Amino acid sequence: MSDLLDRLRDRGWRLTSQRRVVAEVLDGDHVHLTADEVHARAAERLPEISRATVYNTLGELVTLGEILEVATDGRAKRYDPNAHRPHQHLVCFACGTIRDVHPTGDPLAALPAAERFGFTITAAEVTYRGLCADCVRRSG
Amino acid sequence: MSDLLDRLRDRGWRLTSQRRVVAEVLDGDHVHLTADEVHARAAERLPEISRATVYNTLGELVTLGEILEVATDGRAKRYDPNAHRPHQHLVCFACGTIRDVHPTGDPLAALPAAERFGFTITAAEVTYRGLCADCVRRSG
DNA sequence: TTCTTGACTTAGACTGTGTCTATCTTAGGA
DNA sequence: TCCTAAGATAGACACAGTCTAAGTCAAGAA
Repeated sequence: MSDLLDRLRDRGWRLTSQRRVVAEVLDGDHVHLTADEVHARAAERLPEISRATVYNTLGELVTLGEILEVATDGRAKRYDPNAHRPHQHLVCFACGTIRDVHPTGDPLAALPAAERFGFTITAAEVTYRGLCADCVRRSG
Repeated sequence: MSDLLDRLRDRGWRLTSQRRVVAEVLDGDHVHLTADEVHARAAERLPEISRATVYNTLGELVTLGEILEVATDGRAKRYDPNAHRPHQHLVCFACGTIRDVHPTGDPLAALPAAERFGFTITAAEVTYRGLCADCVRRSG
């Protein structure tokens, strides 16, 4: 993840210990943490870090395109460090687990011009929903 | 919309004036109101209706499959009375306008078995995002 | 028609998530 | 090393939604 820190420094990001631990917490490609989870993990290394700083830093990383904001339910947003490879999400109804998935084709192509109502469309997000194997087993 | 009220009565729904006005507010196929907007419109006809009742009633209608809950951003959920015709949503980045759209094909078919990770998948929601014609004009 | 009862409604407290403000601290250039 | 604007902090605030305890009423029974 030092390449993330390098990229940020190259863009003139002032590197503080708080920003460093937030970036480190988001290291790895298969986590989808809430802001509070990021805060809790960051606080293990830097106990005095504040919630506001975590929110600010996450917001900046989203603006810079280094992480994605994912709102799969009405609850807390989740932050996805896998921003450089296009993907969609698969969410378990029961336990809320999120997996990155890679459908074939471009979902945008499925929307005919007549269904675009003059919009300039730039993104198509797909959320697949179901029960994960563990929750199927558990529920019978 | 009296067919909605009929369907609800058939399912043993106790019909109160509060539930009636909430159902009436949701009449029509192209509204996507927040709970607070539903409450405001319901209160025009029944000023003493409480927020809790609106939330309860919306939740019941969702459970019964009569309306859909739509969470297109991290903000308030919206309620979509167009639950009986499958469709997806097109959302304007700038003004938040939501339109129902009908893409071709089944988005579920685009997800290969190898990308399903043992999930029993039952739904695929697609959110198209872009700028509506009005906001394109305004911004540039 | 009136009575009865449990389902429904209410006000308002409470929770979780996120934002804002005023003040203090500090990274990094001079 | 010093300066200063960018960043961090605590805590108040805002919004969306849930919960609780007490009061009300729709609809079946008599």
